Amino acid sequence: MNETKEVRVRFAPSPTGPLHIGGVRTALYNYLFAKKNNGKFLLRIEDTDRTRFVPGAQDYIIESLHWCGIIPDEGVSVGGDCGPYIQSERKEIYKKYVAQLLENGCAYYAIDTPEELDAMRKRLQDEKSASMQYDYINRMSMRNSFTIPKEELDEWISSGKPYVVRFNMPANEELVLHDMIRGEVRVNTSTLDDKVLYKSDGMPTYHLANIVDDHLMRISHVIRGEEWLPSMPLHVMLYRAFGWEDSMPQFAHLPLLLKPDGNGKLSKRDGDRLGFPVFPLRWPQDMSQPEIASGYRETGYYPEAFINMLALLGWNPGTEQEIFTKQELVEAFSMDRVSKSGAKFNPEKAKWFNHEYLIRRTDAELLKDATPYLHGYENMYDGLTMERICGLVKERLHFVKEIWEQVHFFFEAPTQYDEKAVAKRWKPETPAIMNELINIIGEMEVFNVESMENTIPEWITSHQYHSGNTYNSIRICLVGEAKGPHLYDIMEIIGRDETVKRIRQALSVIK
RNA sequence: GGUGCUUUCGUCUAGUGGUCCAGGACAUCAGAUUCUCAGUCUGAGGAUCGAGGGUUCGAAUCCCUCAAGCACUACCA
Repeated sequence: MNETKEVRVRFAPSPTGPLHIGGVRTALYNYLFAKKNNGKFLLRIEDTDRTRFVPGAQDYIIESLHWCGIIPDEGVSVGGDCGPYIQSERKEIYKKYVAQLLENGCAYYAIDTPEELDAMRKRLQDEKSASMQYDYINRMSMRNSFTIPKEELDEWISSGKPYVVRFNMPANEELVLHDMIRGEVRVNTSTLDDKVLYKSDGMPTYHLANIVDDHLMRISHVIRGEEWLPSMPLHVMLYRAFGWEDSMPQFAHLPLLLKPDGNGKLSKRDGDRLGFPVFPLRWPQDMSQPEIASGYRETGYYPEAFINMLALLGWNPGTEQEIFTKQELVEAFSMDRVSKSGAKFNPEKAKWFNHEYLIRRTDAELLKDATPYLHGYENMYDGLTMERICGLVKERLHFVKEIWEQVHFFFEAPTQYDEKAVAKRWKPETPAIMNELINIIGEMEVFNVESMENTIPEWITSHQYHSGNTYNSIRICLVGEAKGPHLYDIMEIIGRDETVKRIRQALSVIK
């Protein structure tokens, strides 16, 4: 293949529903490969199956890629000089190419009904035939160009009766194919069948449309999921049939994403079953609809963390680096470091990635991210203090949306006190000690972390109070339970008056 | 059933004939951080490199056989 050819790759999903993370990863690898090689990334919609068309799916796909930062250079919603990029709008184009194959004998007409096809398969199964498909042997007992006189067939077709066009797969040719990830793949064409290229509804099948479009759109590399590996021989034969073998793209078949438990490829159902999203965005998108499947965006993932996690599922840089910006991924990416075997998706590690991205946010950025989750308290303190609160708790978070449970006590006094903590720490002498503390707080000239460090430990040791019980009792008064950041930080932020108020409140409630 | 692909710690993986009685990350467990929880740091356990045979002075790495898993096997993509 021509090495100097411009790199042009495409992501070509079907709008049959939401894109799942396997699809996003395929798009990502295409994107990374394109950018790494100064090439173009195209988005094409393969909607040749009208019966499976799902309204909204196309917009969902576009929005998902956009959220991930996987932006097409060309294609649907972007434009370009190889359009249209929606296959149903290219119907007329395919007609012309089918005619070419019919003419040169690489394809033929078939008029078997679905019932006849079922009967054939059943018959072959009953006979325990080695071949169970519509191939060079079995086509001779079916209704097609090989078995029906030309005039009769022409008559059938010109009278508007249904027909399909099948590929004329030759017998016994040894094919040696090359895959960028798997190396050589050898297949004998006798094991292949005569795939339908053109359906009775006047639409091409995936195979035909795919080859024609990839050729017309000057695609240099076909990077897709491993489920397509079995049809690579057909596709290569199709390039040959058209006489396009010289400009044929290189193929790379990506390993599958497997479900976290058990075996098999990750499916749309696994998310609900195992409690993690399998979709980038929730589906359906329409917020008035009940949520059917959750999305990474709505769960609180940063898109950068999401694609970082996805990139490492089936590819590795060969170094020990795990956290990559998108630009770093582009620079590090190479197809020969993509693994061959399927990868089980690990939801725990996905969360870890988000945590890593979260702690890298500055306090100011985090405050911005967290504002929707602060229940209207985002301006309760000055900006710097608000940022400080975020900084104090950020390492405890996997997702920004979890922030309220870590910070609520900065904004609202506790209304109840954790029974276990009280039972463990609140002793008969505690009320007296707390009253003493109120006095000490009142006498402090300034009320901040430093002044507390200078007075409170000394007060505790000089009276020989039990430090664990004392500190935790204060914490119970302020927070309501034995949790949270350092006590002095909490006290300084909520302030002297609020601190005293909360201790008094606790004294009146805890018996 | 047929065809193809794959096979290193629970999981993702490094490893392309000696430096590997196999390294890292997530998860797990333990210790430290003496106000808590979380986090962080340190450490530990965890892989007979799918099995068997061969080549070689030497194999996770090369060859053969087998097994298992997965994918495909539609007028779906």
